[in-house]
Amino acid sequence: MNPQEQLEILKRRTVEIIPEEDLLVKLERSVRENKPLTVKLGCDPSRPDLHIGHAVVLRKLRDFQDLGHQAVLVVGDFTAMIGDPSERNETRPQLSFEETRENGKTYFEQASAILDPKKTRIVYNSEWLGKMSFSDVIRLASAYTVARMLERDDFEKRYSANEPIGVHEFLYPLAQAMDSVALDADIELGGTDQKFNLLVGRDVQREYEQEPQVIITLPLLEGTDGSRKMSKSFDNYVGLTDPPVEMFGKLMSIPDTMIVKYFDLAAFADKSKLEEIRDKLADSSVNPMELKKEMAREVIEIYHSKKEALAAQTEFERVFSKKQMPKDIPVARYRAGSEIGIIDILRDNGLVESGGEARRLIDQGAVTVDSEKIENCEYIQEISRPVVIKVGKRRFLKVEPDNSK
RNA sequence: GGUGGGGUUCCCGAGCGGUCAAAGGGAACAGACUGUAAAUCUGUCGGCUAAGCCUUCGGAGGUUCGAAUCCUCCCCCCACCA
Repeated sequence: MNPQEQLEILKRRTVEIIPEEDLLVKLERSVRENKPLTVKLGCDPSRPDLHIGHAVVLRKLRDFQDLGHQAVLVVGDFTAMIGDPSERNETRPQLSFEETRENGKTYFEQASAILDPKKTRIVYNSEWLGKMSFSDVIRLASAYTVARMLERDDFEKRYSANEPIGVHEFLYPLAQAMDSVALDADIELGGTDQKFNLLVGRDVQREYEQEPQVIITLPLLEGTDGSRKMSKSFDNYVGLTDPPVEMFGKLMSIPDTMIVKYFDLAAFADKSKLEEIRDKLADSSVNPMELKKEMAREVIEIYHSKKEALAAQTEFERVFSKKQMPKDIPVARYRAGSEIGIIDILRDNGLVESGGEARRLIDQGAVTVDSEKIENCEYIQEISRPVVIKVGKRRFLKVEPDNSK
């Protein structure tokens, strides 16, 4: 494909390409010399759980693969093995060598839902970072100044808010930049929050007399709360490996204002489709719920199948619209004829975290046994026939008598 | 090295001898309503065998009838000065 056409595809769904002219230059040279570009994406092996927010950048990497370029996943095992010496930051646990390989593999498997695994190269940055001597590190560190480091948005914020910044944190962007040097990367991808780190890569490559990489930033997808960026620690994520029914529910819980964005960044709808959705949202006769269901189906189809997407919708409608029982509910067995307090049943089976929570929920009228509301915390359930206990709208448990106990 | 300001419940943040399991906001959960696990409104939001009791306000001691609040030592963070 000619360079200009490639550029058009690559520009889609990006926030910035810096510098765009250089990308065209690189593409032209690639075509002329019949040599694929090296496209780099870093991944954090301490958090191998990918969600649909990660899919945005993976999808862009896939675009490169489809155009014949070389995708490289860089597993940041080096820093993960060192951990964060400050001990305060629990998000960077110290990993063993085996764990980093294991997580790297998991990462790769999950990413394969989007990437072409056969065309993906996977490398570990301890390979070159681990060989650097202290004087190498000093040379690298001298490529940058503190003032420039403080330009990074979060450093700047923390600095002016009198929050601590460890010196080693300044080394992370430099280490990431070193990855680009080691790979002689042509292009590096990342979310908009990575812009600073990606730019450091350009400067450091120049320092090591390489042609600077072009950086491409991609939009961040807000989580299901619609405001904060999707992240496991905010519990607002849709995991790439979540089962279809769970995906459907989570996708339905996004605020209506996020519908178009999810069609774009989660379902990867094309431009004409997005226009259509915008029109429908403006039309008061269209229920946004229906659009959301369509979006949810399309997202699930990417990671599962059309059939499973439809089944997930049916299940969702059964439980939430028609308020019927879900298909699969966990079962707890108790000895036939025994009598168990409701609070014990809820707690024993993990429907609540404490007796106090159970009492509160009962007081709020959130607990039912076979659709009968439980009013009394001292309620005793006689185990004589199967019953279904429900807490709120989403927690179910079937209690059955067990004659063998 | 010196001086000053800080470390509070999941997060942010008030409290500064009893009325404090600790204001307010966020998150979360529940209820109502609805067009949906949207929005909005209301409620709940440390644990217990729930009357009452137990654990919690950086850590360890101490003063006091009584401490998140006062004192001592220690750990950690920030600023300014050097």
